[in-house]
Amino acid sequence: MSIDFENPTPLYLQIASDIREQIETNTFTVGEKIASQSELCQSYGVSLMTVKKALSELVNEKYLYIRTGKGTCVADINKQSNLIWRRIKV
Amino acid sequence: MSIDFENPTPLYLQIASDIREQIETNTFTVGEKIASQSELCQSYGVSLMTVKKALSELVNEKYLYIRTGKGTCVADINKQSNLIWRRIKV
Amino acid sequence: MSIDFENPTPLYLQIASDIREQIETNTFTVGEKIASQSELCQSYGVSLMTVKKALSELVNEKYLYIRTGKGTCVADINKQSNLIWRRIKV
Amino acid sequence: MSIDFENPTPLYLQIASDIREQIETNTFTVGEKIASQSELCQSYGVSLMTVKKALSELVNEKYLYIRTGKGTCVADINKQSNLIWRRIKV
DNA sequence: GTGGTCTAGACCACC
DNA sequence: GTGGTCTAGACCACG
Repeated sequence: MSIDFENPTPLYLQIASDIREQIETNTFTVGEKIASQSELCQSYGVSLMTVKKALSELVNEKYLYIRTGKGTCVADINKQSNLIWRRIKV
Repeated sequence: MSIDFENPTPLYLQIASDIREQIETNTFTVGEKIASQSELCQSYGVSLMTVKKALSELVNEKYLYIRTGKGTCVADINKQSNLIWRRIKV
Repeated sequence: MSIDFENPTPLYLQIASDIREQIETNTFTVGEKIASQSELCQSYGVSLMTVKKALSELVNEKYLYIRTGKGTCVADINKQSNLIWRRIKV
Repeated sequence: MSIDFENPTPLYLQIASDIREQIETNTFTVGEKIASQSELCQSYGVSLMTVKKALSELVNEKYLYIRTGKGTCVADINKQSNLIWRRIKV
């Protein structure tokens, strides 16, 4: 749960990695709602747009899904064609 | 080359559609450099972030490719696996 | 800057009247930005929806115009120009 | 607020000296935001790279600190706290 | 001078 | 109260 402001890697990618790692190490259960975007702003100390860009990455990678007005939840990676997605994308 | 500010469709999607249409109707040639992001801001009357979001859509759809520091160019749609991309994405 | 919760008149109309009166008595100058919607919620002690309905009234009456992402401004009642950029939806 | 193009001293050092002097003579208050990089380009009549090198000097000397997306501010020389959020790269 | 990242807000749509 | 769109800037990295 930490990012390095002196690291030249964009903050949004650091945040995405941080959350991705938490998901992969099963810190969350599938379907669990993670912190809201404004809470993430505060805990990481960045602006809302930066958080949104980070979450957008993880939604593209199928780690998360967002339901407008309700929150952001952890997806079931095993049930997704995540590998195909990444092969095409990368 | 026009968007409707009263249309509830997000501006960035209207702009993406507008540029996509210009590409599909062969207004541009493959590899041609389109207007810079700041020029697009002015011609559409929106902010930079909105233009970036619109271009990002078209890059994902393989209509455009961006070379940092150089500009944004029209991709060759026929040489891409564009249909596969869209089937998975949609 | 006051509304009466015991008055049977809907709160949103009371708020609209209150703001309209401030405009007509020239408390604001033309083009001046008024308080944000969330600030109005707090100062009137009502919900966001109520504030939006009140502002919607004044936009329809051409007392105010809203620019997405920028704020809500006082219109020039005498010059009914086309300053409404986006239809408000309550 | 003046540099001498005929002086053999590099322009970026002249500009750094000029700004440093303004800070030391308390033309600015601690925490005050100075002119943006593009404004400095115009007022000194030099390129962006030159301004960045000048600011980089002053950041290293702890006269200034830069906050990405916000601006460049005057540091408190007496309190060498850890306010540099991102390493500057020229 | 391009595109890339980031800020600190605003208003909008939905639950 | 959530997430979604948008603004008007800032500085950063690259060519």
